[in-house]
Amino acid sequence: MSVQIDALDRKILAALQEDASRSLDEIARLVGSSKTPVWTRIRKLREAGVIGRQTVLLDAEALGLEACFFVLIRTSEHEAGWQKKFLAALRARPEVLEAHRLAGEIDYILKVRVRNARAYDAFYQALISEVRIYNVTALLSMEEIKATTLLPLEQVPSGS
Amino acid sequence: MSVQIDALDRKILAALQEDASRSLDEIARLVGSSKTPVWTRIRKLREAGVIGRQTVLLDAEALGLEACFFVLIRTSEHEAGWQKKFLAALRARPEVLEAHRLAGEIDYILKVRVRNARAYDAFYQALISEVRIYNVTALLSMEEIKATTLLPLEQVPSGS
DNA sequence: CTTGAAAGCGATAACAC
DNA sequence: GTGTTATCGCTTTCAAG
Repeated sequence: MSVQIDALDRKILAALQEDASRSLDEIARLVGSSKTPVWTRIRKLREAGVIGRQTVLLDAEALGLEACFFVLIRTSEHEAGWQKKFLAALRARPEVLEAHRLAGEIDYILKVRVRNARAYDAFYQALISEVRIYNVTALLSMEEIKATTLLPLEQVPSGS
Repeated sequence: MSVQIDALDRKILAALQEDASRSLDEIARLVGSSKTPVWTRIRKLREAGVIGRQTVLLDAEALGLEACFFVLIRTSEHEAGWQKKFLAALRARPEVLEAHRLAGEIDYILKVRVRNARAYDAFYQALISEVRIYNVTALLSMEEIKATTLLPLEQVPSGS
């Protein structure tokens, strides 16, 4: 089960995910509280794992990682050994930014960031040489309309 | 292309995206330099937009946002007016974490985070009542195998 | 590039409400 | 539990060697 999150926690989380460089004082002011209680709550949320990694979002395009693919994968193999190997391969490859196991006829979806189409092909060839895959469809992104890490906290149920 | 990124910049970016709460001193030590040059470079990278938002990653499951859908969208409409309205609708909805316009027969892909299947349906109904959509396939994630915001900086070209 | 220094902040404790 | 105040040492930021 989750953790008890009340309205104040939610405000703190919202302030933090919007800008994690804010000082304790600023967050306290924003949420209408003061330093100590805010600090205690942040510590608890961190310990509970609700607050995870603190990071900086980089501009992939500016860094020359100009191609983004969504990869739909079907497999005929469903034994534990194959799956374990497949997951390990995905986790080991840094160009795989997301990987999900799906319900339905498509088994997996990946999001892959690379320099260009050639780099994607190199990734693809390497992957299929490591594990057997039945069917792959690559969807090339033409335009990133939206990309956010901000969770919709308004929709989070309040802990009793 | 945008900015000159050298090996030192890349190390700094790697250190920062891995843990943005690190102090300047620590980063300087990690990358084998000292405070001021590191600080100057970070400032420039920020101004150039290479370094963007500083944030904290929250655990969606722990917050009760337990369902994640990838939504494949086909449309028959391609005029500017329709597209503008569609993009505005996506940007306005906080449960849409990602949206891409694609090449190929599928026109758009969305990543949507909600509490449960019912909340997804509410989102879906609201969306199709706002803009006309030809065909929608929702892929439900059963397991998040990997989800990272860390870009593969090893693969970033130097200079240029 | 390095030193250094002023201002600010994080992390906690003591105490009152 | 929350708010106030005060503390110490570290950090950011920037000027000048």
